[in-house]
Amino acid sequence: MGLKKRLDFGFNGFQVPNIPRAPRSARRGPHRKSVEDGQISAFELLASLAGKLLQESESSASSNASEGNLQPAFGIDVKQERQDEHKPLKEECLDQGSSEESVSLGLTSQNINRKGIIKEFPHADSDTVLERTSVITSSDSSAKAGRHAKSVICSSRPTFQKYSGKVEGDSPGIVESCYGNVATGIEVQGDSKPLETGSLKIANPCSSKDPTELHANYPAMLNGDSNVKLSLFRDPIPNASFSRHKNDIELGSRDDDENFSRCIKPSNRVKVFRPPPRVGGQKIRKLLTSKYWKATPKLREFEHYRYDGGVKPIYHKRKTFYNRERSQRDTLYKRRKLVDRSSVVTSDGGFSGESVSNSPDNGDKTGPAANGISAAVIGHQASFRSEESHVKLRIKSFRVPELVIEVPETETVGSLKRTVMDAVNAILRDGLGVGVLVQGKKITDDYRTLMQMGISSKDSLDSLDFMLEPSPMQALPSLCFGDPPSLSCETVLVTRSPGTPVLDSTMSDVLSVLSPITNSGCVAETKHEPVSSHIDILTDKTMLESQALVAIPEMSMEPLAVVPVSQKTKRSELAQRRTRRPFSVSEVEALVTAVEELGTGRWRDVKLRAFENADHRTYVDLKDKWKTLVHTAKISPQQRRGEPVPQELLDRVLAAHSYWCQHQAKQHGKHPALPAF
DNA sequence: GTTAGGG
DNA sequence: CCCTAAC
Repeated sequence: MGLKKRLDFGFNGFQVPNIPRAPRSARRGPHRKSVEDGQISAFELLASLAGKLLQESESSASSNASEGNLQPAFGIDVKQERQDEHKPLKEECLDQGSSEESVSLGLTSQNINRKGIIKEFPHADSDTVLERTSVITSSDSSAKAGRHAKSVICSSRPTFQKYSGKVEGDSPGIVESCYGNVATGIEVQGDSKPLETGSLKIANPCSSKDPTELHANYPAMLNGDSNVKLSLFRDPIPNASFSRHKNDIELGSRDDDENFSRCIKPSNRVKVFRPPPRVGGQKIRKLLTSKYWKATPKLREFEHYRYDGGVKPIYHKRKTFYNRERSQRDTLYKRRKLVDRSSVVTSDGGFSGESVSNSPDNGDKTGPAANGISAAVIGHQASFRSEESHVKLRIKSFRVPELVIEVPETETVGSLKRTVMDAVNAILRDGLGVGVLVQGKKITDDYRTLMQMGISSKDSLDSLDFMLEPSPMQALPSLCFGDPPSLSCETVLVTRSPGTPVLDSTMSDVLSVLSPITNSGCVAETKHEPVSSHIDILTDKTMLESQALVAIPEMSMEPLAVVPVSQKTKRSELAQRRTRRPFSVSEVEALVTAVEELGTGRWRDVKLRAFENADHRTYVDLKDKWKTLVHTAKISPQQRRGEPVPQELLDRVLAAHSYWCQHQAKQHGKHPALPAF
């Protein structure tokens, strides 16, 4: 007989998400659960995000629309290691003499220069690898071939407002609180040594209080070509790829598991919605990191290929995409996207949804203005100054989704721990997304602005919550570099989220929310999309601490089963809900036109006629859309949601709808008369 | 494989 | 958007 336990990780408000997908009814509202079982003494997950960036006087480069002129130095560095005696860790800004503290995790002061810059990595012995603005040079990378090959970093932006480091109450872990531009690096580092897995460390470099000093140091942090490399893995890829401007950051990470395989031990059998999770935190870092990237939502660049951009000549079946095998190049591609996207993390510490540089009219903006909210936002709130419209968020903790674990009663506690760990890793492995909740309700409307959501005012921020959840991007069918752009694009678009309860709830939500994107349906509209809303999200402390859940190194254990709740119930692992893609006005128009001509009973024809190149729109989608359009047309404008559809189109919808309803009987013929519109 | 509808 | 029954 098995023992079923629902484990709730309530640390710091963390919540373990229903992995695969929660029932709709469960998609909303707070997911907090109480800790039922004391067996799990502690669990920690950490998630911290923050991005930052640098972009200094390169305003001239800002004109480059296709490439972000902002170089976000973004990194998530969660380090896991086992540390029985955890001392509260406190991170502070490196300078101000606090540099040593920041390295308390394991770096010795000697590794840090006076200026708070860690010059070297404590390779072998240091459990901690906390690199603050570490510059990883090629030589470094080779050196890192060793155990701790990670690096991290983040760069802080010189201009820094204020920083306050404080240890938060019961959290034994690292508490960090940064205001202003902070580059947070969270790295989960896996080590081949079991013992190393366990505690989480967060490296969150904070900006210096003294802008001047940081400013001065900053350049030094960069390597020759001024690229900051984020070497998440052992072998950073030759950077070819992503470098852009001087301050670009290079993410030399790879997804290839091969690099880690040897360090990975077979894990318990964790029935999760995915590939076998790896034990230990080794993958976590990668995952977490990559997740983040993947989480990077709808990329503008993809949108260019969307819909009928005409880019895609052939109509491919969706299945094609689902089954496509992921390739490394795909990974790189995705990452790259991320990188490109990472421009999201803007220089002023903001965590915006889009790169300023991508904004049509941001090119000429400089300084604060560039960091302002997007044009669209401005449009909605013209009376506001961009700066005034900024919303600063301070995320104290993330809720972690629920996990349900089932183990034999005879299972040892140690095994249980491990099982949990595996489950957690499995989650991390798939990446995490961020869900946004307002007043306990999940916000799935990525297209609304914070203001529209009523969370732009300080008063309302209290009701704003974030939660971790499986990243929807995870299931990305792979992209093939060699594939036609359209294909790749489509593939991405077709992506489904693995076990995400809410389709669009992930980082994308955050990003989207922060950066209202009006429409992602068609190319034409893309350019009008608002781009960078600049909102600062301060991820103060996000971390947990728990040694209990730390994977236990040597332990013969029987296979345990970790079964995500909804997993059994529904969809298989492969079937994830497609990402939501609201129809754009132009799509609606095309649909209406087609229906006017073909009627409402020939969706396949409609698809072929008007959406042949829009692979992500199936005839069922069109049919459904029509259904909703008809409904929308019937309700009052006030009740409508999402991007408003021109009344004119709605009128046509009603007209066509009524027409075809009346002529339903007559449509038997292959040549239905065109309605006289 | 398409449609039509409910969820 | 998903899922299914029905064709």
